[in-house]
Amino acid sequence: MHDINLVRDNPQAFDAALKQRNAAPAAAALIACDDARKAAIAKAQALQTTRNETSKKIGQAKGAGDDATAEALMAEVADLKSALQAAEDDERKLKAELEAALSVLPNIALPDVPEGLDEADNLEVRQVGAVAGINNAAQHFEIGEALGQMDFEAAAALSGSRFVVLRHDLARLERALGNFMLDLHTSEFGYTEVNPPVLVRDDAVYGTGQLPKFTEDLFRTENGYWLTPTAEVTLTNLVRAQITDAADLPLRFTAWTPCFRSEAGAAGRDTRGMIRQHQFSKVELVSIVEPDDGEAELERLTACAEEVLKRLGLSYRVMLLCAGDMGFSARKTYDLEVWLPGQNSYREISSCSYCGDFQGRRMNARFRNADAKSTQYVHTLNGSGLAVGRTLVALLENYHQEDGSVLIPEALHPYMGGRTKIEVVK
RNA sequence: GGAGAGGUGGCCGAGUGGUCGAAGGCGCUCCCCUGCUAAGGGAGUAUGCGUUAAUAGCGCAUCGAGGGUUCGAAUCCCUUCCUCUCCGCCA
Repeated sequence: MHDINLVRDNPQAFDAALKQRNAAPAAAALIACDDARKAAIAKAQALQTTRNETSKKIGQAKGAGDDATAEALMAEVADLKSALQAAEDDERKLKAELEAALSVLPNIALPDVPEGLDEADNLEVRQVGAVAGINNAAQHFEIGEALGQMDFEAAAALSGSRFVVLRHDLARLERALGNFMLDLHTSEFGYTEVNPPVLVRDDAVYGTGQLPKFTEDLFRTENGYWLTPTAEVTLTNLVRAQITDAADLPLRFTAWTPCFRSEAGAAGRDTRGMIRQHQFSKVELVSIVEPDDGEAELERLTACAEEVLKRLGLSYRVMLLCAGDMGFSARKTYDLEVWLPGQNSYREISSCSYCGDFQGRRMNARFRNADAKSTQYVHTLNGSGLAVGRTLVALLENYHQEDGSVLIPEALHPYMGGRTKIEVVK
């Protein structure tokens, strides 16, 4: 959510920033709506002043037992009522209109974010690890099915397409990955482990920006809960509608949760395998910081996610997303793309974003500085650390052996009961 | 799921239609007194919005949230969220 005052301060710059995000100009309409709103406020307040003064006098007259004066005053304000009602309705309506208009506008990019339309314009920041050219490399689902531990048919029978059943060591590998990532982030990077709900109300999903614009991407229960598409929703909303003490910042949360996405716009894409599922698990990182610390925190958070890849010995590159390719709430985003030999390409495995006060304003999440009297909106960041399902995919494709087995990277050995490889199950 | 109670300022806690943004206490800040790691006295101590050069002044709103009744609501009505108690059910 944008601050309407910033729009008023510099409408041209605002529209230019929107254009970068592939959004139409909106400043003029927003300002017109805000002008009307302010006029309605002024009108309503003037009427309220009159009403309050008169009511006070009525109270005094009644207290003094002067009923005649009280009656006269009451007659005086009688017709004020409908005018006030109308002015208040007007104000409410215009406020709702303004909020509705603001709530569907994407966040604007930081100055160092490259311009561009889509992923073709993203900028490679760095590449880590060697990219092995493997001839006829197998895809993860071929490997998993050959291992006898990845079952898409069973999942389809239970739930339909875009689900998977893992068994044996692959099931355990998923659990190992979640535990390994949580342990890393909590013990080495200072994140607080959280176990949040995966069913939430409108407010929470609105706070992080998935609502009201992206309902079609979400699953909803019959009684109105939303299934969280990412723990970003719950972890970020932990500070909603609160004033946090500046001394408590930064707050850093991590959680390993299932994530649910309808993938409405992805028909036909990644239909095979575990790359794109309706349900997948992910370890999420969220930071709540003061404004001045936001950009540095993005580097830190990204580094935390990268460390997972490094410890697993996976090759990857870091992409700085162009303005047109970023998510709705982001001001700047790094995508981590892991090398997948089976696909002979890099695939996104983490997305780390700095959102500025965009979510803070939507959530009404503020902090108070010890020396400053007023409050400010907190700045928020989130990133995957990492998407567990896709990490499992990467391990299969990168550690696949000629005999069909899959080596387990050393960092995971303790989590796999000392096992060093996954072999075919008969 | 059934029955009941309740949500007031940083905290505790008064207040059931009229000078209530809200008594009192605690905490905190500043000042005075005291000269010793105490006590006492005084003042102050919410947030948002509008107006504005202004975090000056003035105004409006806010007693969980949103509506409503009324000239006037923390106080009455409706809706909703949350907390607690008892019963039922249950991992």
